[in-house]
Amino acid sequence: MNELTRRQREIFYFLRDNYESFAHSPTLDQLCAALGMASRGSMYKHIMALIAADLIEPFASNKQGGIRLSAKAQRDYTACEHSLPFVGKIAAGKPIEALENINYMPVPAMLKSDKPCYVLQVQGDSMVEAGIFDGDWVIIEQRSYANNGEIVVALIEKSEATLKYIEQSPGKVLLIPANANMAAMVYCPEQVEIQGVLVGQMRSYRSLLSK
Amino acid sequence: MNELTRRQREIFYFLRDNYESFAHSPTLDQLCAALGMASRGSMYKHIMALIAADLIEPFASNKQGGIRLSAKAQRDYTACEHSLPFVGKIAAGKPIEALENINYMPVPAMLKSDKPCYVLQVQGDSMVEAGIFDGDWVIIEQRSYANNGEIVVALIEKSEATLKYIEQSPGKVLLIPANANMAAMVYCPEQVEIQGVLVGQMRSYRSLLSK
DNA sequence: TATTTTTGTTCTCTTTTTGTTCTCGTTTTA
DNA sequence: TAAAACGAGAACAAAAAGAGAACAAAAATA
Repeated sequence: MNELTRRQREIFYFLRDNYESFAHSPTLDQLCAALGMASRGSMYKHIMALIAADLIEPFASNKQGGIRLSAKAQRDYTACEHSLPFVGKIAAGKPIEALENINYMPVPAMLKSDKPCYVLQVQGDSMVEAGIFDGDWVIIEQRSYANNGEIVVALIEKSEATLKYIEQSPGKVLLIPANANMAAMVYCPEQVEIQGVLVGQMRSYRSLLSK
Repeated sequence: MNELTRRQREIFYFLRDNYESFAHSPTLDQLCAALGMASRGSMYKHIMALIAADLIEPFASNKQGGIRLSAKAQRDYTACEHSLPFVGKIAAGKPIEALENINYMPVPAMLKSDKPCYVLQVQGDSMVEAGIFDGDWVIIEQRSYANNGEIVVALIEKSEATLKYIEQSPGKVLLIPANANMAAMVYCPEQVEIQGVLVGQMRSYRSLLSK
């Protein structure tokens, strides 16, 4: 983001902010129309500068691939300013304790995924060996499926919510704590509903001191 | 901030409050319009004074780059609830590896203190049992003293930086890892310089997936 | 399949914007 | 009263922005 001119930055932020409104990715002409320009050639020049700055994915020459943000741009410049809802607390063996007033907290882009996410506060020590302590905040990507080995928010029997490693095999779901004192639990797939997958985590040491 | 004239201070605060993000950094003319001035040349003079005071990033001569706050200005004069500087990486046994381009990352207010803070990325496993893993980000409060039991950034012999528990007694400083495989180190107070105290921590699980 | 339209790409040319440097008058401050 | 701060405005060069034409490949259409 170093050597960009103002117009280039303007166009980049426009792309970032209106990305969804272009069903997939805009053409140069569409961009011109959207930004009130008449010359495709001029727009082309700007886009090339953004590609050189690694903010837009380069597309094959003369292939109508489309203009999309680069991985770097998505990591560094999207949703940075946005906040995630702090939904409540999660403790093994209880339903998620929802808050009445949902607070939003700013979260660094790198701690979340590009899918919708929310924040929970962990209660209990079932994941200590995974470095998740009592009182930590976890960022959860809202998702109803998971890969084996991921840490998930699982709803058991529609009543208990818990944060555990998951291992799925046909007809069986294992929810595994990261704590030598606790045993893994075995369920049928019908008993377990995946509500999200862990993508980030935060801890404050201030609260420890004030205790 | 002392030797600035009143108008210069006014302009600086205006910039800080309205253009903290580089995204829409103004031109001299835009600044004039916003502040009710008519002469670009006069505004130029003020901006040059702010650059000399290291409050605004100097820009290449005659390049239309953009007016943006300097690192110093962001550190000292922007509201702390926004962003913290990501300074570099810390690995036991090495000096802090500073980055060329300091990035600022938004950090939830609860992860930091009301004193100046910065962010480091941890390398190594010396604090795993404290739930601080390789690759985690830690938020450090800039401070030259610590209480026993706190986790500190310590500079040893002016050459090695490390993140450890600290225990101080008269004539002796203990730096204690949180890893059963590593031993505590004993130093004289003169050998150890405290550079900051751990107040927050963050982890991304996305990067693990992409590995 | 043949033809038309769209789209990326490369040019050249003109206009506008911007930083920069001056000079000169006015206001504020010591 | 003198110096410092402030501001207006002219002038200039370089950079940036934009228009528009032309062309080939791709996509869409008949």
